[in-house]
Amino acid sequence: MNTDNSDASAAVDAGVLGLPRDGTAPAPRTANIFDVARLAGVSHQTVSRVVNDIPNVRPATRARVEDAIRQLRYRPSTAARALVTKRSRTIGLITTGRPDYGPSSTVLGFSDAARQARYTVSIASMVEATPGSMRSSVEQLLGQNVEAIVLIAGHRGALDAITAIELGVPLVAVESSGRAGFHSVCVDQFAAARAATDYLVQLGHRDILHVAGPDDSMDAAERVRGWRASLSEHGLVAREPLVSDWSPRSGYQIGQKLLENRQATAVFAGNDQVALGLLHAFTENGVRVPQDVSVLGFDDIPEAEHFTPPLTTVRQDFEELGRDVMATLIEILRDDDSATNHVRPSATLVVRGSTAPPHRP
Amino acid sequence: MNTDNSDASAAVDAGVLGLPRDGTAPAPRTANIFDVARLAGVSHQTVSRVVNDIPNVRPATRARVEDAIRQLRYRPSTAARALVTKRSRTIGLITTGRPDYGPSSTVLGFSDAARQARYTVSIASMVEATPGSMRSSVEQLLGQNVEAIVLIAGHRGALDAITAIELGVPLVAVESSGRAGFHSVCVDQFAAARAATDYLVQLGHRDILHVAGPDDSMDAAERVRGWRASLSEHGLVAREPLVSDWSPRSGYQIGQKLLENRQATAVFAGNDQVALGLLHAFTENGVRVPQDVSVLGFDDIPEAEHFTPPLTTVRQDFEELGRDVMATLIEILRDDDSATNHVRPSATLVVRGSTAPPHRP
DNA sequence: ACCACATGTCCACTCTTAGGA
DNA sequence: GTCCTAAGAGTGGACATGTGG
Repeated sequence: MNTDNSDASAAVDAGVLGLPRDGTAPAPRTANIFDVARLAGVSHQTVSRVVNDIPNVRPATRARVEDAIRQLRYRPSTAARALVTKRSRTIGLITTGRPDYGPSSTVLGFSDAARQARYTVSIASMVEATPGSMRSSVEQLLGQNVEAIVLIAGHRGALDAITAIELGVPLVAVESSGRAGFHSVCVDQFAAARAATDYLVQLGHRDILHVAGPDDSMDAAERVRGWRASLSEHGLVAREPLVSDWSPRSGYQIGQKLLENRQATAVFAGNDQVALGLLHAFTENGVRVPQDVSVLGFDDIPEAEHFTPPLTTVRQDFEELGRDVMATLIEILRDDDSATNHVRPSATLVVRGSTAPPHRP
Repeated sequence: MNTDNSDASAAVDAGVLGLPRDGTAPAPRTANIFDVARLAGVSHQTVSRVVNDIPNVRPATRARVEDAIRQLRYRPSTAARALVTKRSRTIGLITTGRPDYGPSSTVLGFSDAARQARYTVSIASMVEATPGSMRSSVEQLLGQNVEAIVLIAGHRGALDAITAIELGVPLVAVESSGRAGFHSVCVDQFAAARAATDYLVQLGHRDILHVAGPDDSMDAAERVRGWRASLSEHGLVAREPLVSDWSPRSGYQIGQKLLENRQATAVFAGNDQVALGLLHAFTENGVRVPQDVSVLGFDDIPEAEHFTPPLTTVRQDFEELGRDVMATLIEILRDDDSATNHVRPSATLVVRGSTAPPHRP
């Protein structure tokens, strides 16, 4: 043990470091790099080397330093480090809207991946994405010296608001509009919607309605495109899609309207919640699913499997999407490429009991 | 305008501040407090006063400084400020488990309130709360000098893991165990479960089953207590509760088991997802809800209103809970009281179609 | 003594330079 | 060349302590 040694130099350095020489107890502060250096009997530079895994430190010295670190419970100050290196190892995450299953899962996947990459995630959530709230959130994040900003936002308003702001750091948006000027990651909504519609056509349906998401949703627009593409490929006509707000309630209301004028044999709902509302309206009024009408959803929320009847839907792997955002970000931070669009093909159709061949009267 | 004045002093000070005197363009760095001071023709101290809203600054001077701030797009460095003040204005948020509606909404309410209070939120999410992952998350947050840690975790394991760690900062847990030693905020699960059960008894039910959440869930335990309390108050016997994992799937499986041995006239499910699984199992097998059996849920997720039949359930205001966490935190950070338990009474029964008086055969 | 400012020290770290063993 | 010490500049602020009116 070299405790004597360290203690001796500690006594010598006390004055040098500005600690009181008299008998008053020093204020209980957390250890800094100099304290560790003193205890280990090395210079603060060597401690820095050990902490930052820089070579040219003898194993024995390294061990002594690590020991001192443990004894003093030393933890490098991220503030000081960020101040001098200009890198915070922090990423700003902005979410808008209410916490639906999809975005929440994406956040989970992302923040987990960020933690594994030793990045810190700073969140700024808002229900309404006004230009004002977006700007204040961005300001707050930039004030933290975030190295990048991730936006998880389904609607165009949020994207417009943030692209109007000069960020100075890379932006990665989880969105499917295909707009240029920033990095984006998404699941291929178009292909998934087309495949889902193809499936209904294959079952024999010829009149397939679509209940879309809100007008400002980019995913909704892509799903409409996919639905139209499938229909026109098969020579079928697309009736004007009905517009929901993604909620079960609006699905229910639209379902009630559909009952007045029944022609379609299948309804492709923009998401599972809307599908649930449709099921409610239909079963409540004696319209049997799938015998009288097929219903198809989108997302595969955990509840979908237990709807009455269990819902045929399109599954997206949201957590993987979140992890993919982090992977993209690591690449970007390594060498800032020009904007890239990562379109992931990871949606799959899950067939359950809400779809069947149309009943021929 | 005093632009000339400022420009003049800027030219003079350039060398003093270490900027290159020759023709080379200075590296494009973000403005600091000295740049602002130079442009405004004041000392950095005055800028600091303006930024921090400290009095003793003439309105004219203040205006000049604010102008310079705008021109240079100056934003105080949180890192530097944190370094000297030892306060980061950052709160660490730990979530465990998958993103259910409840916790996600609580996070939303919390982070929104934090933003309004000008606090930054740093998240660390994990699916599995092992002692190891909890420790690494805590370490990461403490490394950021968070001023407090908020834990949103339903199960005891997460609470055990974090209480085993010496944090050095206040901990606020969203949990209902009533354990001491830290601050906690929760909705009164016991009272809500008792009231829900009371309602079933009032409808005339005498044999009321309970499908509980997992054993390590503290909310689940409280709900079981409330259910038992109501039954014993009314002189009814409580059969051993069945245990779910909160998922629709386990609700479905338990529902199938219940079909084998039908005695109860009502089932109080631990949450809405489990209730959905029960509904699925029952309707699939021709057991009508609520004619043959009543089903009651907990949480009031947005989907519950559109289940078949619409679910009677207990609504919790999760967002308000999150805001309450932040309010508690502000108090704690002002003057660190001893541990407090805030039990909020904000759950309400929402009666829909899944409950009815028992059918007398 | 008060106002309106300026000056200088310190925070905890990284990185650089110079040099010794 | 390797492993380290010693000393100091620089990072962007806050705070205590000036100073002149």
